[in-house]
Amino acid sequence: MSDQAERKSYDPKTIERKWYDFWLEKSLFKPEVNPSGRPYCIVIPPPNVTGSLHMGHALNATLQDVLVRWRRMQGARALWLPGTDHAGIATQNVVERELAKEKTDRHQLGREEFIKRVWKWKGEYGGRIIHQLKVMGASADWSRERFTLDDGLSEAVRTVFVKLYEEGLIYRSARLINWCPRCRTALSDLEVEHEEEEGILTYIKYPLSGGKGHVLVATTRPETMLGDTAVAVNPADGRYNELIGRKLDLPLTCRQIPVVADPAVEMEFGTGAVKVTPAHDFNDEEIGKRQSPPLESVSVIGADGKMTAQAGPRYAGLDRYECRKLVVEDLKSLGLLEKEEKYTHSIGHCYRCKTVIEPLSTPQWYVRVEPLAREAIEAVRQGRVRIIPEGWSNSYFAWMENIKDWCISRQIWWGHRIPVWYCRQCGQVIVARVTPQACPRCGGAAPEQDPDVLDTWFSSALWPFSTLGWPEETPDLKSFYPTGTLVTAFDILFFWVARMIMMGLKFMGDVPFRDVYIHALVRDQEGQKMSKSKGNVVDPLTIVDKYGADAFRFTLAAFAAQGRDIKFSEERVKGYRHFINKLWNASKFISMNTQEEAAGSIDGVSDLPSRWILSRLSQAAEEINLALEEYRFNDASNRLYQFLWHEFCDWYIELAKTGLEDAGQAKGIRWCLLHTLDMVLKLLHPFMPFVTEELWQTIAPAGKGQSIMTAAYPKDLPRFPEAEEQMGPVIDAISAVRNIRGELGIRPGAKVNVIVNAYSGAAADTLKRHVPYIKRLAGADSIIIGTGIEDQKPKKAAVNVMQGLEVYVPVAGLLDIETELDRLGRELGRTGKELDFCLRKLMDEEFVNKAPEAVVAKEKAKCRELEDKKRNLEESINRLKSMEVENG
RNA sequence: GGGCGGAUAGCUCAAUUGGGAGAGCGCAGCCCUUACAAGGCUGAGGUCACAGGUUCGAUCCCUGUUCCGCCUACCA
Repeated sequence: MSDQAERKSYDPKTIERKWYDFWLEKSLFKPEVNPSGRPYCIVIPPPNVTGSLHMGHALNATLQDVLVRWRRMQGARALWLPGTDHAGIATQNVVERELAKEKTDRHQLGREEFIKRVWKWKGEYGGRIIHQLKVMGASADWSRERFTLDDGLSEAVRTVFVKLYEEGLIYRSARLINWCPRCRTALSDLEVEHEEEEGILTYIKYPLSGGKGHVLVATTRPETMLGDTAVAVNPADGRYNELIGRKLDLPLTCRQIPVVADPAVEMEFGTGAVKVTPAHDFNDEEIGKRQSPPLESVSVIGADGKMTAQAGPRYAGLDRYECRKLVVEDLKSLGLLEKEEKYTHSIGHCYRCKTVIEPLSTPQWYVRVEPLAREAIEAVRQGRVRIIPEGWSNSYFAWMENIKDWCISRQIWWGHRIPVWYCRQCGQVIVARVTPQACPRCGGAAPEQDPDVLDTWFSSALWPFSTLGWPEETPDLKSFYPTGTLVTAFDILFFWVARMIMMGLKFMGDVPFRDVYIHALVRDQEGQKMSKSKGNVVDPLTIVDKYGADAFRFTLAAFAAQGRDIKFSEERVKGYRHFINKLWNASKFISMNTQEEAAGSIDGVSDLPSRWILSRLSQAAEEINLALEEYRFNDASNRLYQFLWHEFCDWYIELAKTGLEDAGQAKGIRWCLLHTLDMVLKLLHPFMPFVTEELWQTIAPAGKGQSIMTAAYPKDLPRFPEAEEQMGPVIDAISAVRNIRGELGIRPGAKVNVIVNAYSGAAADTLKRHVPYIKRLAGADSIIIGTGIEDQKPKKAAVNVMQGLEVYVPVAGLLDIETELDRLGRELGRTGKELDFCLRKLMDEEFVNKAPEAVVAKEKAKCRELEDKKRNLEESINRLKSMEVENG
């Protein structure tokens, strides 16, 4: 029928590219394939243009694709909206590094040329991650791809900035901010990573002016002492009471500084006296402000991380760390160094380049987020946005309730330029969406634009509506906002998710998405975070290359249990590739056996196994749909695995081989094989799009549409409870014989005779009607079936007791009595133990009185069963023993 | 310092509202049975981290302890 039949096994490379191109060509990723469906939208968390696909992206993209393919198949007008983020600092860094190689820098190039250069870079390399997402099978609508610096999105940014400014929610202020001396820009609080590091606590003597004695202070940053403007003590601290108001000689300078009181000083820490450097420490800035008059601020470290002129001629121009050494040496030689202690404390680093942050005082733009946060908290409280797993809402609330103003200006060139201009003549500040040609106040020409750009996250915060066309009232915006699900990792919950909720509520009047699904972080096999520096990074594309995108995707989905990190293991991918191979071969078998038999319907199905598998399929489909509904990706994939392999392949296909020999049933069975495969492929498709398309195209009944992508996702399939019930004894009988064979080591080729004593007439009837199946699957020659036929138990027989039946296998000649006695003995031991436990429970009056009736009844039934089983086993053992004696 | 999560088979992990724990891989035995050795059949393997408490009954609920992650915080 197809070339598939000739291919021995599944080879992803030959099919993946082909089908992706096919989907693109047919425009199947567009929501318009279901024009009348209910809208469902996912906006991608835009990866950095500089980025290349890592495990986190792979997981993130897989889950989004599973959702969007599933919804699309359900008939939704599903849109997965892709795009990238201009990643201001990161991208600028990349291009600056290139320039450095060319022995030049951005300042020599000039702003305009530099920006051109970055665009050029973006054009050449920026699309890499998009390409990689395609390799993963992402069914995003690329015709709608967006970039945060697109015209439309820039328009959104300006609109938002101006509106917030006009409402007083954006303001400019000069105060301490986190400064990265390497990136030469301000950072928001979130962009600072704190890490515990071992440092040194240096104790320095500050002599009292014009008198004897000194105050001892401790610091981890001795170089900042050059900018000290006070020493603070707790007003309640008896040791220092008298000193408050006195002056100290600040060593290494010719300045005098006062001793001041501030309640924030911990008496227990260090010496209880703290040096105060308002220009370089957030706490100290606060202390300085609380004094009246406020303390002076002396900046001794510059934007480049080097000491300024104010540090004094000896230190000016030195790097802050060189200066630290020199200051310590100088203090030592002056005898003002008391001691140095090892000290572990947490230090802030730039999240982009890991350089130690320096708090510096510079004018920056801020968003006053508290009013925005209030509504965003409400939205989650009321469930208008659901965070899944729910546990993360606690973190969300904690952060939002203590939120601080957001520093949004960055001193770099690559990004959205702040829409603020300053008149060179009158100093008027102009905040506008459109570049002003003249000063509206004095008419002065060409006001100068603020040199800074906005934090990249400022534009990302608008992503769910700016990508849909806002501020234009586009049809997309109308249909797809609010979007359905946001899929992301927790590490950008604050950076991005919270801010989108705030901005969405503010500018769209509604939440940006209904559900936020927070997935795990992908770690290495030892549970370590993957990082380049640790060298434990697993490249997703290498995995795709080795095992195929389908196996990789399925692995990620199967790993994606809620609330737990993923320890990635290549072994698992291998396992799931075997799974796909199983599917491949099952399909091959079915196509070989069904030929042109596409026609037919469920009405032609009369045999029990077919009705059974259809019912099982129905149940699996329901569970899979429910799991996806609740974002339990691992449950959905495990269920698929279980059904396809252990129910469909292990049982149904094996049973069908016998069924097909019966001409009266063959047609129905062929239909059922094809139909079930068709359904399984559809159920699997969101997880493994490529191989399912390949198989569906070659095997599924013709004329059912152009692609599995747009086929209906299985749902509400018929159930046959009686078929499931009747299959029980058949499966049990086969298993019972197999168990005996396996345990006694009867060779697979050797046929056995089987006697089945069923406990009910119905079971016996069913079994009688399925003798050929049992013969084949159990490797039996002859079968005797009946009820109450214990007396037919042969002398030399192996016995197996199941729930509704018992099985005897005469093994004269085959049987080693010792082996069988051993097996029965072990079985008896297990049964006895279980029975004891059960009986003890039932003898406990309190249990019988207090436990629910159903539980007690269940326990009683179990007891009876176990008693039967035990008696049976004992009989068998006794008989074998007597035989042993006879023989012996 | 505060908060969150985890500890279950040799390994990686499940268990939807408390009634004696499952899967995959690995392991052992037997098989090239004509879709599949990337396979089939069978089997072994667990004091559900530790100690208390609630309950007729606890892997599950409560308290405490230990060990590991992570988030967060202005102790110089």
